[in-house]
Amino acid sequence: MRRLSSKLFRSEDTPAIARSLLGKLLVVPGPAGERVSGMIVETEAYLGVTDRAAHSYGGRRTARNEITYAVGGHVYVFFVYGMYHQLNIVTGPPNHPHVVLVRGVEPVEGIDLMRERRATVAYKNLTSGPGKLCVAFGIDRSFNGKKLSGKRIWIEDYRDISAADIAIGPRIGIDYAGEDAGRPWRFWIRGNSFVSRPRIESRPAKDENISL
DNA sequence: TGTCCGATTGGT
DNA sequence: CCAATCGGACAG
Repeated sequence: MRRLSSKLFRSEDTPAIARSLLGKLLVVPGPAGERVSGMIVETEAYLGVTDRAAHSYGGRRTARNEITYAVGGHVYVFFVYGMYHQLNIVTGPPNHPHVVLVRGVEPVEGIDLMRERRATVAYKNLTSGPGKLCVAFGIDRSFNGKKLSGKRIWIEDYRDISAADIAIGPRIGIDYAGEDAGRPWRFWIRGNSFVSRPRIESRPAKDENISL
């Protein structure tokens, strides 16, 4: 298994990075050093200071989102709703606070441990959402600021996903973002059951300026 | 220090 | 549809 080149995360084209992460393998070793992994099936791009849905909108820079201003390849983990963590990958050059949110993963290795961590939920619910997958992988705020080139968390090549199998649509849970709420910056593998909300139909990317 | 609210989830 | 649950952002 080969880790992704850290170069990939330094691109300024965050939607393209979000799309390219589909089919890649997220690896977070368990307590005994064993492999715990899953194939990324759903991502969202957050485009920094101009994106009303982003934590860095308008140049906001706080203790919480400080790491998003670092060079691409770092991990940004934040806590919401009093109980859930969210896993993000920082992208772009320094002072370019774009990120990719990992919203869905298909379990590959360490499934027994994921089951323990997620208690009694059905297999299909193990990792089909940004909060769920953080529980299954044991991701909390101690991961904030870690590098994907380190030992606690990384991403490997795994499967190639053809363009025909990729769906694109507006992001989830950001209705407060005004015009930016409708931007097609959510990407998922069509038909995969670990996508958090498969019901939302995809639409052509042609109406928006994203490279695919 | 006080208030408001969230890039969600699971149960009604 | 709605409660859970608490840290972060920001106003005062």
